[in-house]
Amino acid sequence: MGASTNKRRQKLTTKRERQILDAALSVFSQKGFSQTTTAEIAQAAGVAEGTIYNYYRSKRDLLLSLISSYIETEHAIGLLEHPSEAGDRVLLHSLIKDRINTGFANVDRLLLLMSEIQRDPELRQQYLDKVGKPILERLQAYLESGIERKAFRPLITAVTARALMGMAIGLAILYYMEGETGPLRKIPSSVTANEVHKLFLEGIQVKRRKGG
Amino acid sequence: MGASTNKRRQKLTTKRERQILDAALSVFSQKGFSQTTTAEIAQAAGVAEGTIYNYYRSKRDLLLSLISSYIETEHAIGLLEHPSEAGDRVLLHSLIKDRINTGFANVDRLLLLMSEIQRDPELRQQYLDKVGKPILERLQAYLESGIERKAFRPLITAVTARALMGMAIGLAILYYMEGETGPLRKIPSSVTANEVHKLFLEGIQVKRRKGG
Amino acid sequence: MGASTNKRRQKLTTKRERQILDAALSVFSQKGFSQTTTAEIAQAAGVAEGTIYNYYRSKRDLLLSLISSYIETEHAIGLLEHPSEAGDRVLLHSLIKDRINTGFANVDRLLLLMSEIQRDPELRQQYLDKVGKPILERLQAYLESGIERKAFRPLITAVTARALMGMAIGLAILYYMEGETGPLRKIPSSVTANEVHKLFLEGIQVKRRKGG
Amino acid sequence: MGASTNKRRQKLTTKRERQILDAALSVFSQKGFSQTTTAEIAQAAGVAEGTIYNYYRSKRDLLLSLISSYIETEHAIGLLEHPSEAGDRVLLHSLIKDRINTGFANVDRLLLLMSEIQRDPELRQQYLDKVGKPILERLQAYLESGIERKAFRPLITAVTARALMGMAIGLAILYYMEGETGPLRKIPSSVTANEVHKLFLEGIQVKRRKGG
DNA sequence: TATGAATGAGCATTCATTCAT
DNA sequence: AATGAATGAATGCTCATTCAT
Repeated sequence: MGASTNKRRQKLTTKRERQILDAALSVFSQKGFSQTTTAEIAQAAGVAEGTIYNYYRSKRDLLLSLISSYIETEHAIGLLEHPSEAGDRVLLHSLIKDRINTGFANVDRLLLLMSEIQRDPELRQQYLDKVGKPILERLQAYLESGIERKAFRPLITAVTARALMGMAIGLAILYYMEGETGPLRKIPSSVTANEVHKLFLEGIQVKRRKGG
Repeated sequence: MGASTNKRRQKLTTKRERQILDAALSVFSQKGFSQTTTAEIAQAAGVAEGTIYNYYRSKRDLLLSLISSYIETEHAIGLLEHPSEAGDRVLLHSLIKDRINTGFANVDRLLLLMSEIQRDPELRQQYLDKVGKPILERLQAYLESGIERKAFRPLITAVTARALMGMAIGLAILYYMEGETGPLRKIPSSVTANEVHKLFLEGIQVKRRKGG
Repeated sequence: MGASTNKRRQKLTTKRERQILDAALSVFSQKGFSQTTTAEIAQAAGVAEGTIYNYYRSKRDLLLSLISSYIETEHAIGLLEHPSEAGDRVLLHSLIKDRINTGFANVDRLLLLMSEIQRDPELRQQYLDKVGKPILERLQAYLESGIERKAFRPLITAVTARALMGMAIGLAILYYMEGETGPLRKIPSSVTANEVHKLFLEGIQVKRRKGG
Repeated sequence: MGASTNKRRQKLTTKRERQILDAALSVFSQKGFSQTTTAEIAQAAGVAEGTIYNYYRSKRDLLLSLISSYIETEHAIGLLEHPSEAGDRVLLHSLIKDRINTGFANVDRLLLLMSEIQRDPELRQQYLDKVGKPILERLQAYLESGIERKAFRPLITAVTARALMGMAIGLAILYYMEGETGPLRKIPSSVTANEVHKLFLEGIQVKRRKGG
């Protein structure tokens, strides 16, 4: 058995793995973790039920793999790590756009995560360490530097950073909750991002000249 | 059997009902709906398993009662219905404070709701009709009147209203996720509400005089 | 407390007993023994569930009382005990009429009995001793005397007696099975009895004179 | 996985199916449907409880399969469909023999059917359509043609047909009720069939020449 | 490696019976 | 005597996991 055979096998194995993972995501998202049966996953993946267990130790293991692979934050973190590249407005705009798009596109996984987080503290910690903290810390740092530069007014960065991230999370949830006919589906997400960006920068109030 | 006996019985059953509901909330919040067994609920309530079924038709019925009782929106809606009573700043401040306090206090139920919403479209619709729509519609109307009065700058009210509500939801989720040591637990919620209020009104940006 | 009070009480108690027994018969007949709940019996009887247990030790006890009280064979046995009173034709006709009428009117109880007989050998024996044997033995004796008198042709009385009784039982079952629109409901039961009587006496074949 | 593997599997599953069905019949017959637990069926079949559900959707499904398989009427119907093949005496004799043998051999299933028929109208209709009606209609038609041919005397065929079928049912029930020591067990069933046949054709009465 | 039949622990729900009032 | 809330054992059915082929 030559090296090429091994490689092909490896490839095949990897393919199967993805096949099962994708199927699992699909059904978990639709029905939730506990409501999904391994039989359903197998059918969606087009494999036998037993085959799943050649790749994943348990149904739960499948979920953990899924959630790990979901954690897609590189873009957001990249933006925050290199704030100098662009002006504040551009940076913030990119960040908001990224979070809103990611949120809308992955709301199924977000809800799935939230369901499971309650019954699994380990999962919560894992998610917090890998996603929550990195983004929040960087965002806070960015806000602080903005305050120092007098670009932003003095504010409690811990709250503001969470308000922004929370807004993205909450918008995604409303996006999901209001269903196919909700306003957030009709309005292009770029428009939503623009609006949120402006809101975050300027607030809703009409500005009055101090001297007015 | 006198009337007093009836009354005593009535009282007793009402007490039992609460006892079971409270126990259910407690265990559902800790372990999630599907992971909770009726045996656990019974034990937590200090009654026999069968007793639960004298008060609630099914485990799911228990969940629905729970979520219905969570839906505490009267204050928020009351505020929005009578906007004239106070200036915009006061009104908005009260609303934000109410939503943040409610969210923080009931984040367990919020997460529970979200878990079950995925596998139960009926539940989603119910929540939307009873909570989501009433508040969002009133909030949009309020924003629109503010724009007409030139108090608020022109904005897409559908997005802004959802951004504000989403912020409350997302903040509650972060409040939960970051656990006992998270910043949102250390900062008094009134301070958080103030900060969010200011953010929402004025944004983060330092205002520059147009003529400056 | 005088004797009259006791009597009234006794009467009341007896009345309650019947009330419950009748209700039990009604629901057992409709749904079968195991499918009937004590709650249903209580409701049908217009008493509380607990009250049943003041009169009957258990649900099963209720069934036994019921079946005992069902056993109504006096008329049939009386007929067979005094065969001399009437000619053979009249006697047989009365017997068949009685069995068919009783069977049609009590088919619910008959089926109930059969259901429970399977799982309760004691019940089977009881029914056999109280109903089956007395009638069959007398019927056989009657047939034998008829054979001796040359009124009936020689026949295996054990089989013939069972064929006749079986016919009554089987007709009642078909009466039930074919429901409201079955032919046995449309034809008056006296006509059915006449027909069966004639069949039993003469058979279906056209008689040919031996000398023909 | 070769074709031979599939075949072997197929064979195995068919065997299992029968295994479970036989076990179910055995315990249902002994204890009645509702009194039988799936655990008991599993134990009697020598499989795990869950295995039952790989072959039958529910306990009730098991019952229906059982009763369907009981419905063995092809022979009886075949006889009635081709009445010309033999003389009336031979045909009737075969029919009676078939019904009596089938009844005696399957009395367990017959009683089971009757128990469940009360609480399951669908079952009643199913049995009526598949067994009751086909046989009764054909039997009536046969009797009518016999009357036309002057082979049988004029009679109400609806009643006579039911009397004959009822006799078979009732005899089976008495066969069961009287237990191991009853006369119907001692007399060979062919003798019983002969006797019933003769009874049905000629009645019990001694024929007297009209001119006598 | 893939399969899918077999497994059996686990669970929601029912219901006969008890007993305090 | 009557009540009906409380009880908890009993049961049909599900489903993650195993393992022989």
